[in-house]
Amino acid sequence: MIPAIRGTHDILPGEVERWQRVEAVSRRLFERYGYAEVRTPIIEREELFAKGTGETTDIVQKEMYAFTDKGGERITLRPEATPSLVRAFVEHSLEQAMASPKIYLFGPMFRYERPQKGRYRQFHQLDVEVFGVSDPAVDAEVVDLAWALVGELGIANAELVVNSVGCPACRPAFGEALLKALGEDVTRLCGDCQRRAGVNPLRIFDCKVPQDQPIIDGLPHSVDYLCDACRDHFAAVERHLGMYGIPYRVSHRLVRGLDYYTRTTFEILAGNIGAQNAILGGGRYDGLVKQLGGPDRVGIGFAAGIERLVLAMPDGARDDGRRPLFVAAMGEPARESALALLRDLRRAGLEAHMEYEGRSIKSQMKRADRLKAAFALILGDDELAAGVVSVKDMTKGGQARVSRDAVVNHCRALVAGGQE
RNA sequence: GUGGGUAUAGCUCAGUGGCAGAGCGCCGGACUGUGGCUCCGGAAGUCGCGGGUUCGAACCCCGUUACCCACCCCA
Repeated sequence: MIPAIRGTHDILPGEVERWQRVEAVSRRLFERYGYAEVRTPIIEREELFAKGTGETTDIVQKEMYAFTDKGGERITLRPEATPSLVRAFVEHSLEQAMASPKIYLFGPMFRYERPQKGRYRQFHQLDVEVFGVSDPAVDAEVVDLAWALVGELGIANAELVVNSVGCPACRPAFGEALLKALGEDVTRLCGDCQRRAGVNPLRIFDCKVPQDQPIIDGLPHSVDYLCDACRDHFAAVERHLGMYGIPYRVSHRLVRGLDYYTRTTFEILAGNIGAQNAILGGGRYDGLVKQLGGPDRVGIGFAAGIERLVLAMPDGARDDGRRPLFVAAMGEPARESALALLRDLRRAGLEAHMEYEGRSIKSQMKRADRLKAAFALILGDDELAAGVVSVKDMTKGGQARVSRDAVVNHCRALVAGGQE
């Protein structure tokens, strides 16, 4: 056997229905909020993420599936969606081509990480982005959309966390304030935190080591170091969220791992899905479009992990509700006739199955039962001679003979009746 | 990259040195043209892989791989 690649998974019948539900619910919702779908390639230039996601991030430093192709280009499988969507926005001048540049994407992402619950090497995200609107009302609208998505999927125990990480004007001062407040205490933090202090001090807030918490609790908060413009913006976002009645918590410890975030950041956490409990995360990235060579346009969006949404969704009924028809045949002449009937049923828009190998009528009926067939259409020598089909109601047990010419319409009526 | 756990039939698992097992599922029969319930029978295994100890290893030892969980990171 040749097994699947580590950290990748087949999504099989029984589970795929949950994925289809996520897709259907989110597409419907995104379109209600005015978004249009965009599909971008899975491979991109490595440079796009080095510049976009950020050279200092773990994603770029050690998690990308990057390689040199036969033409000598540095290529990578995309580790996240936002830089690709920014690239598409710039490359196709979407701000002029679209009446309103609000786009969404659904697809696989790749990161070379150690797999665990809710974390895979090929995983799937749905991602939305809005370009060119700096008004805080849009921040709140995007958060509202995220919250609505989680709600429509029936995910209970979800928690919305919001923060502001400032902008290039005020964030450096906050970083310095952090390091100054830490002072000598840096040496008493865990090894990871000491490393973070050098690379990205804000990430110290992510630490879960119990011994570090007293020190971290004493550190300054980013919201207290915002410039006037960022402070006003965040206050307006909070006002809108309050107006929408969305329950949220402001956490100064919400610092996201991607370099491009500015001002508003948010996450939705789910309970009971393991340690990887962030099912959705996003924020504003006002400098990214320009950073990637486009016009100076702001942006905001979020990404949700489909695997994690599916984990967090309540267990639906396992029954998919399909009640097909089953054609059973006895003898070679009847089999020929049954094949034609099978095709006619399908042409008429009905789901129909048949046992292709010449098994006993008993095992054919067994198969019909397993398929949860609503009706079995039985064809034997008797039926053939009389020009009829025996139609057995698998639920009630009754059986009636219907003429071959009328049986397709008869079945269509039966199935339509059963769906009421 | 680090740590812990696990690996036996399609699935879930029992078996701790002496014949490879159960439940569910699958196939067939009881019922020769009728499913579900019941009963009977059957098929199905590289006991993850490699080495070692032993008269004898699914079981003990060493190594290795994969999976799961956690750290890290993040959706």
